[in-house]
Amino acid sequence: MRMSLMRLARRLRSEPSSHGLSLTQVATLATLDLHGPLTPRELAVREQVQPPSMTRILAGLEERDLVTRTRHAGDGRRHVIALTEVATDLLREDRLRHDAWLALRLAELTEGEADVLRAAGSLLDRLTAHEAGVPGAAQA
Amino acid sequence: MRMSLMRLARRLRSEPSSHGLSLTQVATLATLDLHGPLTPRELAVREQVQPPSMTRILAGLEERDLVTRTRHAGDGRRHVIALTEVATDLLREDRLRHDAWLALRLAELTEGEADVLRAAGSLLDRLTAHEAGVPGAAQA
DNA sequence: TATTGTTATACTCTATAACTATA
DNA sequence: TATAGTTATAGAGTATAACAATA
Repeated sequence: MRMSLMRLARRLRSEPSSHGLSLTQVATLATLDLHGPLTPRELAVREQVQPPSMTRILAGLEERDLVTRTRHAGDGRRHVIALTEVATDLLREDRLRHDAWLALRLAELTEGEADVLRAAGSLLDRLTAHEAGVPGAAQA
Repeated sequence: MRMSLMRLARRLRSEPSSHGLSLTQVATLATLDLHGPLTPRELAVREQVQPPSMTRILAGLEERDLVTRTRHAGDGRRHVIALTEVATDLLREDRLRHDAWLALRLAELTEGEADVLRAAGSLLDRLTAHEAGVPGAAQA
């Protein structure tokens, strides 16, 4: 099934995203939405990218005023990344739009099959989170 | 769940592949294994990439003697791509190796959860195949 | 000396546009 | 004129290595 996954991943990546953000950028926003403010390193671990990649991802988000960056209180090396109101609005809108796309696809499935996919979502997260050493990762 | 998919896709892409082939290359080999000889265009449609991308994918496979290229009998414009014996050996070996990796992960799941994933595999294929207009695509 | 984060650089994969050849 | 395939080129996303600042 990994071939299926790659094909689906390509499809999702090329899905028209009205806001012009990459999927990893949206995923990063979603993670912040779920867990609250985090440091770049924590985000890199959770999104399973290297720190320099997260730097670039955050630069793009900051440029669009989707995240704010503040100094960590007790440790001057760390930055704390938080969502702006614009970002939470975008996430809500994005979810609605995507739900519409998914709904179209899921309409072709039976009830039971849809349940299978929903269940698979959380399982996939448990599998990937396991190796990254993130205990409480949840599904988006 | 699309965030989970992207993370898993990144993970799979970066999985150590002893043979040095990209996942799309392996997927192309698997498709040839499943459907028999096909033309570059047919492969591009099934793998959901553009023809020039398939050209490059095939170039890499040809270089490693994993596929052969012959002229189509009735139409001189077309090429017919077929697997070599080396490729079928590699596929078998790859499957074993990957099964081992998957087995480790699946060991963390219950029986029912594993069934969910297996079922999801074929569903994902039906979803992606639908949009690409490939009627009889199967899971790998 | 170790850690957080960034900058500089390069690589992989894929795409679009333009070209060649066969039909 | 239309189609199969290729070549040329560009862009997105990520990685590694080297560096700056703070602990």
